[in-house]
Amino acid sequence: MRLRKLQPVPRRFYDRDPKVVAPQLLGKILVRRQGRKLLAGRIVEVEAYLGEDDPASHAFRGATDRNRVMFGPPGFAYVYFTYGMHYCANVTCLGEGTAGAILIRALEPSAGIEEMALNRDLNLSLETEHVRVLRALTSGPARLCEALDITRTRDDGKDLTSLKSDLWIASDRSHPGEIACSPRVGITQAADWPLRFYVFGNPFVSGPKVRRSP
DNA sequence: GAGGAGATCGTCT
DNA sequence: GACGATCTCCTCT
Repeated sequence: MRLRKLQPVPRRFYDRDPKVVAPQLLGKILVRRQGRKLLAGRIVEVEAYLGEDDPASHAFRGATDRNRVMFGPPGFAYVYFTYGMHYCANVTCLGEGTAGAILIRALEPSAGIEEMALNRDLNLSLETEHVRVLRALTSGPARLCEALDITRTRDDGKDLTSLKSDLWIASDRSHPGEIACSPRVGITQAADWPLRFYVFGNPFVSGPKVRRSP
């Protein structure tokens, strides 16, 4: 995969309401530079979190040490640790002082697949298991973080709009496909808000495939 | 294929 | 002290 094809999405793209940005993020490429290798995947599933107006958002009760990045400028990584063992990655939206973020829930791997499998401690070489393992690489917010070796200590607050970062989101001209939306996964507050967006029919999407128009 | 339980610890009350 | 924007493994159908 060539670097010149992986130009970052500009910061102004993220300086809008997360529920507007979220569906437009589908089809873009999340890129990790790992040593001399590029690990990349097409974003096929996201969830919008609306900040202080959203009971399900980490920002609902105001700024803390953990969620500080959400209140900063748009286009930065908000990475948090959850369930005692997993990391999840968001990109911040809206300007300084206004919280908003989009959780990246699933990728379709496109480059550095062997490195991702190593990071996940999965074996892609067994032919009978290949499809199952490939689908398990990045279909889930914690899985994709493990595959791209995204952690809070290394990546929280990282600029996702710069090639100087070793983690960024690149634009892609190809059409993502048909977009569907549904309630968000795994939350108890505002559990019926339709803020999960995904590429309909894509096999790398995690969780329930409920059909609903965006 | 679906559903349930356990793992495990940072964060906030 | 309770809970969580999850994942994996196991059991049951």
